[in-house]
Amino acid sequence: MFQVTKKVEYGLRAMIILAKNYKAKKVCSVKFLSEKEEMPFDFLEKIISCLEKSKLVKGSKGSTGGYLLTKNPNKINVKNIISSLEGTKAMTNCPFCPRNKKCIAKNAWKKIDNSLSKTLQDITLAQLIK
Amino acid sequence: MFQVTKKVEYGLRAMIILAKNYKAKKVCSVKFLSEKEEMPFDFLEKIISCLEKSKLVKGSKGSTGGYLLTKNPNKINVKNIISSLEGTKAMTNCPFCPRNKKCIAKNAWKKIDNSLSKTLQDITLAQLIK
DNA sequence: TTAAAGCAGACTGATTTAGTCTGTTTTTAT
DNA sequence: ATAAAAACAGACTAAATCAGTCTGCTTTAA
Repeated sequence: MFQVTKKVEYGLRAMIILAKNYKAKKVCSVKFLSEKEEMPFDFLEKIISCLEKSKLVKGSKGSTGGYLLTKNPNKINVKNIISSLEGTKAMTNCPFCPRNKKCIAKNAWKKIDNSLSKTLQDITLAQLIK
Repeated sequence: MFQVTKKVEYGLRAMIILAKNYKAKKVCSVKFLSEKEEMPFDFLEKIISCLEKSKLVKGSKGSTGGYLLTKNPNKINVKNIISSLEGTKAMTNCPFCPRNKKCIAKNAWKKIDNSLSKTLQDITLAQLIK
């Protein structure tokens, strides 16, 4: 089946910790996150950077700095996180394939992609932390 | 989002053709399949070989040989096809990770994997060809 | 002013992908 | 009988992606 990348795996772990600290508004540094879940610091920095660019988290600098979710965990779903980290491209390059018009599977992938997207959208961070 | 491999992409294309020829019991050679959908012959041979090992198709040798689905298209779903080609491993290596007990995401991936599996199981070849 | 944090980008070894190539076996048509 | 056409098997490879690492800069609170 689909193997998820380490990027996504670590990213979700970090987001779950941030979700648990959302109510108390406790900022979490990358150091804290990486130690708590034993994830490589340098790599995690880059991952969080992606999540920040898509405005799922917000960082604050300085010695008491760290990251916070930008919104309630029930407003962030797994599709948001994966899209942020892996980009928003479709499952196949079908739409850009020169023989798309003739392709026997052109509608199949549309259906499959839509179903999977819907499924991932229905799973929120809030559900995952309770 | 999830990028599907060429292996799966070609595999599904081939399976859709086979599904359309199922009622008439028309065998399709790899040559026929690869020319019809412009897929690399040698690569497709390997792909079909996987599908045969998981008993989704059955080959017959000789100069009129080729492949047939082993069962009705409404009995074959997209998960069957992807599992056959990509293996049946889970989305993450979580279950085999030494720190699984402590891992904050251990149940999250179980939930996500289950939801996606169910979604892919609900899409059959029969649906895709009508 | 210095330490701790965020932020940015170049670099790299290892693995996976997407095939290709060569060769064998089986079966049908001539 | 034999040639042709198909399945079947496995070794090999260039290119791309993955999973980080490393270096260095900027911002901010103590």
